[in-house]
Amino acid sequence: MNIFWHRRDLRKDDNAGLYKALKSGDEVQPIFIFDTNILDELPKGDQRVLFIHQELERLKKEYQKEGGDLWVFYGTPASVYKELLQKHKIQKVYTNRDYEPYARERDATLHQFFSEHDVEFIGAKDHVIFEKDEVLKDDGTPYKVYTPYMRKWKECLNAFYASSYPTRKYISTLHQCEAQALISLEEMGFDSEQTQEFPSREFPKSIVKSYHDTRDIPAIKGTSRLSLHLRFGTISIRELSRFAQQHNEKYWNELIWRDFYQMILFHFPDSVNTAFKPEYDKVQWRNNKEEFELWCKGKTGYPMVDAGMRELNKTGFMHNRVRMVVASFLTKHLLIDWRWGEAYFAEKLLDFDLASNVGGWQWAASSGVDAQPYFRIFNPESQLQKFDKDERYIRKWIPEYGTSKYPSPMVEHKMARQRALDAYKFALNKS
DNA sequence: CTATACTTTGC
DNA sequence: CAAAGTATA
Repeated sequence: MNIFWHRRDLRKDDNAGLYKALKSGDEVQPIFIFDTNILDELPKGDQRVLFIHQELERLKKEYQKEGGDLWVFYGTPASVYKELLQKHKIQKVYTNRDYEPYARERDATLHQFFSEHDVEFIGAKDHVIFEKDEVLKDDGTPYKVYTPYMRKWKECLNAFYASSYPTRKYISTLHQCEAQALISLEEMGFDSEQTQEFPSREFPKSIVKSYHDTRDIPAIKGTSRLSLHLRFGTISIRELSRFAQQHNEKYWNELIWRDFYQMILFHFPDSVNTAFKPEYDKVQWRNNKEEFELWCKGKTGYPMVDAGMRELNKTGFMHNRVRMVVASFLTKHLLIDWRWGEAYFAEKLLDFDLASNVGGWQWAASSGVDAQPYFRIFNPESQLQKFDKDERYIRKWIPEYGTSKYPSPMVEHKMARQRALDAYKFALNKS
């Protein structure tokens, strides 16, 4: 028997690794592991665990319809596989590659363990269109600037890379077995109460078609809201890329940013902890805890910032335009280390994806690949004027806006701007 | 080497 | 309209 291991690819259709496993001809048993190494760090009400649980319920039903089942385990991958190998005769373990540092370390350790037990560990590319070294500069090194990467990406694309894997065709290889009960959230110490809404997995055609016009207005539904599904693989990037290519170039380009940041994380895993441009780690962050608290709670006195943070705290989502505004405010106006903001987003965002989160934060802090220049400091007032002129977005999230209960700005823009410029110039040795 | 192009803007 | 600058070809 062979295993297919679902991780961040919680779907059966158009799943590269699953296709590879089923096609090989030997019986395939799909599994998922609730990894305690990850779960132990999460708060008990974490809605992402709830989301995964819901999706596993659905996935189990889909496999059961085919006469099989998804086996779901709870523990460390090492201990789960140790037991699995004792109970069953397993020749191969298939999975889809994950480019995050923790995942790579975990997989490397397992690879070692498997080879000691004569088990083959076989990876597939599923999470992105192009991975690792598939889109490189002519000199063979990875791109660090988006636009030329994007052009090359499009040049490299052909029908094969964009087409779906027909898993249905080989579904008869699925291991037939009795259905097992799914471990409950309570058994794992998590709440089963849903407090946040999960966006639909349907591709919103009309939104994507007008994406270039509406994507920057946080008050309207101008973005696809598919990030959560891309994160957990409940939709296929190949299917979405074809859809995007057909309907909206700007939207398609955003998907290519996603590939870009995944590729950067793969080549530069240290960028999770250190500035991509090392000299930016010399910036003397003020790191004032009280100010950080105000930012977290959405009480900075800058409505665009506060509305964003409150939307995040309440819903686990923030509009991308506003993500840039709050990130710029934290790093530049408050001179608080981008890692603090990155960690807060990691905790709160339903769609949190390490590669994009680190990429976005380093972009805002000007320390990243293809980042905004350090002297570009978003003016939260002009951002409001430009993108929420009628105050629909800020009034939605700040009920006390306009009353005496709403705080006045915690820092004065002009002073904070100059302070940031000085700090960055000093760090970068500019006069 | 040098021309060229450059997500998300500020003032 | 700049460019406090830089990666790319």
